[in-house]
Amino acid sequence: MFLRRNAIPVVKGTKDIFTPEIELIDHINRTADEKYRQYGYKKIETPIMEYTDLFARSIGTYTDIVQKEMFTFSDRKDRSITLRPEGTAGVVRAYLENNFSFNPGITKVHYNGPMFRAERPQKGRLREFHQFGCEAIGSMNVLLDVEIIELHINLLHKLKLKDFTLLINSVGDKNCRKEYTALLDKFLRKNKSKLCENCRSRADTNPLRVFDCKNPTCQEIYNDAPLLTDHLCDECAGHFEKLQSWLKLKTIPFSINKKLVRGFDYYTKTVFEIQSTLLGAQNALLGGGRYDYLIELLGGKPTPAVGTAVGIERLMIALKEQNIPFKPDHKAQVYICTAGNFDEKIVIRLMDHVREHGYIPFYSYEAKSLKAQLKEADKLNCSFSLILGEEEMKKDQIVLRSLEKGSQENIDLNDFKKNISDYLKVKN
RNA sequence: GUGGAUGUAGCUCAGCCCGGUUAGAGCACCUGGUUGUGGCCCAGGUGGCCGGGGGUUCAAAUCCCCUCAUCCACCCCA
Repeated sequence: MFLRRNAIPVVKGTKDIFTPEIELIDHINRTADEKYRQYGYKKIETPIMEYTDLFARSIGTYTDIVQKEMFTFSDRKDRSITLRPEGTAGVVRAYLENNFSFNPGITKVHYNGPMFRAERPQKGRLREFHQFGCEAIGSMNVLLDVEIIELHINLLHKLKLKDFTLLINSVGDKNCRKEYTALLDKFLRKNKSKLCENCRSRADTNPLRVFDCKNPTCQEIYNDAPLLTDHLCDECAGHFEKLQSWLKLKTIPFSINKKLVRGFDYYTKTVFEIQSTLLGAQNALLGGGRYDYLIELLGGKPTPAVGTAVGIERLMIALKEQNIPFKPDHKAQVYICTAGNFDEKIVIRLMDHVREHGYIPFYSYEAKSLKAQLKEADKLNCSFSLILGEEEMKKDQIVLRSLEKGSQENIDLNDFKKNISDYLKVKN
């Protein structure tokens, strides 16, 4: 079944996206665009490739993504280029490059496009995958954190998704992290001998990430570890408090997960994730948080910001898993059949005419029996077929057959053209 | 990078354990049953380097080795 002789397969972890699925994707994207518009976000498109340093600096040199999951190559002048593994870095680069800070108000943008990570593919994880997301750059106000969370929860409701939960946490800022890191360091050094190899190396390079470890013995040890959430400075604790009370006020259910540490180094204060039980092992549908130092880190003035990214493929899995019927509404399809010898000019003109009135014409293009043409019309789900018969054409008539009712009538061609919408009414 | 499962017709899969006629089914596709009328039904037909390579054997889809691919899980993340 696999490869025909000489054929070249798709690249590992990438997929062709076409007919039934792409309609669902379009629907998701349209719904998201509309939601972002309602919340005042403007669309932005940034390049799929950026200089490697952009990601190394923003995501963090010692993160798994930068260490081993980027598609990186050299251009002809030996500059290191990387296919973007996430959307925020590019947006922030564009923010600086185009001086968005001089625009009125804060910057609210949303994006949508492919991302690339060189991981081993599995359910809900591809090497080329698609995300949409948004960034609100220029304010520390916790209201933005709340707004962004609310926006996406609204969106999931709009898409009729069930069975998802919001997890929140705070990862502090420079101040509290410094003090906390000292505490955690001490703890990790004390327990170093009992930790797995991975955790030991993380203890040195990126201690906060140890909590991601799924090794049960490590996790048991971490039950007694000091948690950043319990050691926030006054400002961060206040921010986190406010976030919670706003969420309560808005009756958005959430749970605090003190071990929620996300895979990018740039997060500060608020981090959150929405998980779905319908997904399998990769249960994060969407994730995001604050990144108050990133703009500065990439060469701008100190500017606080918050953002989110949603995994489209994962959203689709969840949506499909709960069998939400999605039927794109489409105009009536009309199949034009011919019987006997014909000048195809008549067919072409008729197709044009049908199209001009908003219906979708189909035609066999290949010589086929009338029976075969009607069969095809049926398979294509056409509502009507117009039969151009040699006999009828002598009288300037055509046959209009309703494929749903199974009835047909001879009508005057000009009359049909004039009153096309009356003839092609589809009953719902 | 590590582990497990699976690769047979366009699709879903049987056959493999226990080697032995021309490798099967359902769906899909094409033709006919209607000189110009779909769906349902009936009859017939097209379509397979049995993922690839090597080995064992008189004989391999079937047993052994290697390899590639896909899926799932770990890691990490959307």
